[in-house]
Amino acid sequence: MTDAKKSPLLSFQPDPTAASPLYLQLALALAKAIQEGRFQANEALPSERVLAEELAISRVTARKAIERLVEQGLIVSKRGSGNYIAPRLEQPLTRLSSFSEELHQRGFVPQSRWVARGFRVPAADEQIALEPKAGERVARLERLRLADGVIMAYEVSVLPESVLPDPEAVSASLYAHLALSGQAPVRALQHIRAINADAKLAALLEIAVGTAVLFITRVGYLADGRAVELTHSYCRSDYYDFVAEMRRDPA
Amino acid sequence: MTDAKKSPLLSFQPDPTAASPLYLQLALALAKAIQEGRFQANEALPSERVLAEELAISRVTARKAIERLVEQGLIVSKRGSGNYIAPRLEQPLTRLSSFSEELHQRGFVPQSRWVARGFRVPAADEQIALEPKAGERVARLERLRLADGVIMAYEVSVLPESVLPDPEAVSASLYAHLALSGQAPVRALQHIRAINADAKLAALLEIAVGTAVLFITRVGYLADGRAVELTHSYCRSDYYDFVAEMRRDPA
DNA sequence: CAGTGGTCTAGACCACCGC
DNA sequence: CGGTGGTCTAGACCACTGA
Repeated sequence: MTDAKKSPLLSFQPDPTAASPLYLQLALALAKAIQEGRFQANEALPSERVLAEELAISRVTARKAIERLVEQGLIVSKRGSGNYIAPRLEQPLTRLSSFSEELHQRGFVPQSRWVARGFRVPAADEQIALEPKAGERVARLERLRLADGVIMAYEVSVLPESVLPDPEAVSASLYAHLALSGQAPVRALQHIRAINADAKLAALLEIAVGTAVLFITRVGYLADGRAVELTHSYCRSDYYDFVAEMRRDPA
Repeated sequence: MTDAKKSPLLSFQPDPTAASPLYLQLALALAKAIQEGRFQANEALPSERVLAEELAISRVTARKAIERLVEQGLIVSKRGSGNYIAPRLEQPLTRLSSFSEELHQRGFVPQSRWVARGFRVPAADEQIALEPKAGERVARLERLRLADGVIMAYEVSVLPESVLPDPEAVSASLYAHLALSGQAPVRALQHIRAINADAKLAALLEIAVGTAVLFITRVGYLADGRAVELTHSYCRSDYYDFVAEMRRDPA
């Protein structure tokens, strides 16, 4: 052999037979290595050409993996210089994730307390958002959301009957349930406002009447653009803290 | 000539000498055509191979333009079938944009009323967020934000002196001013909470004490990961409505 | 000036869709 | 079965960075 394999950092072996594309395999392997702290912050990655040669893949493919991580903010590209591990910043919780997933990731124990669920005729705003078929009913889920036993939010979710034919089957996570039938939203638009809790809401959240509460309206969309979910959340702001990451459109 | 140029929809001519890359030129041209409604919703675009041949560019380049628009939600790709114009949904105002830009896009006239500006020694949270050089002061901007003459928010922005050496030079838009020196944030993390207005805030915003107000803390980052801006916004929620778009991480 | 990332090309194979 | 998007390759040129 000409020289020892000196791949110092990546135990990654491309597997062309695997189900997932090469660039995803590589992106995942790199992300894992970064998350595990196997690179120093601000350290330069092996150059794209080196990476490609060591892994016996084309540079285009290596680049595509890196591009992905740049988008995710794990890597910063510096033209003419190199690709660098991005300095750590707060975990971007931006990605669309459900209440349960989110809290779980932060180490809390999520819990739901059902207030009501069933079907009903869609209200005006639900008609507009969800565009159900004529005469179709909507499933309605009302829940209190707890973290480590503390009430954090009151949520009302509304979905077309065709999307959620059996509301009683939903356990902890609505998104997990929807994923079973391949109907979990991949994108959501959220409108966020602040409101004063009225008597009913205050009682549900166990706070004083008039307390400022985050009021979030979310419409969830499938990849093909259909709206599948309209959710109103009322969040106790003393515990809950909505985090959004935004990027500037380079155009 | 073999057959008439039947490029039916795109008046786009690739210009290899232009400053911007081909795929961006194409993405922009396509986006414009879509925005102008020159394609029907759910209509299929010309196939990638056709597009490439008609425009005399490689398929990879055409793909890259389309990929961009898919990310932006303008196009939906269906494997084995075609690329389709995405059904319209609300304009994603998600992209990082300044207060002035945002309102301007929505047709309002933005306006600022200065409350105070100058330098001072950074407070503890400002130290943590901005990591200024030892002993460096920070510029502090306090403004009331108006839209069509109505007070919408009270904002306090803090930036390292090295980033904003002359606070008095900022006119309407802080981001526009920062862009002049190439220091406008490309990414920001925002924490959003709801609070009850205290006496001072109520007076500034001209609302009743105790009214629920959106309290947004934003840290703006440059491409290289340095934090350049810490802004606290207090927004009247009866007028202001924060919109966030989220995507599910496919991984 | 050597090395880097950014762009672009021509050509290939695959899995999938719809006729 | 032909056409489509999804992936991958090898090779090329450019503008930029940094010593």
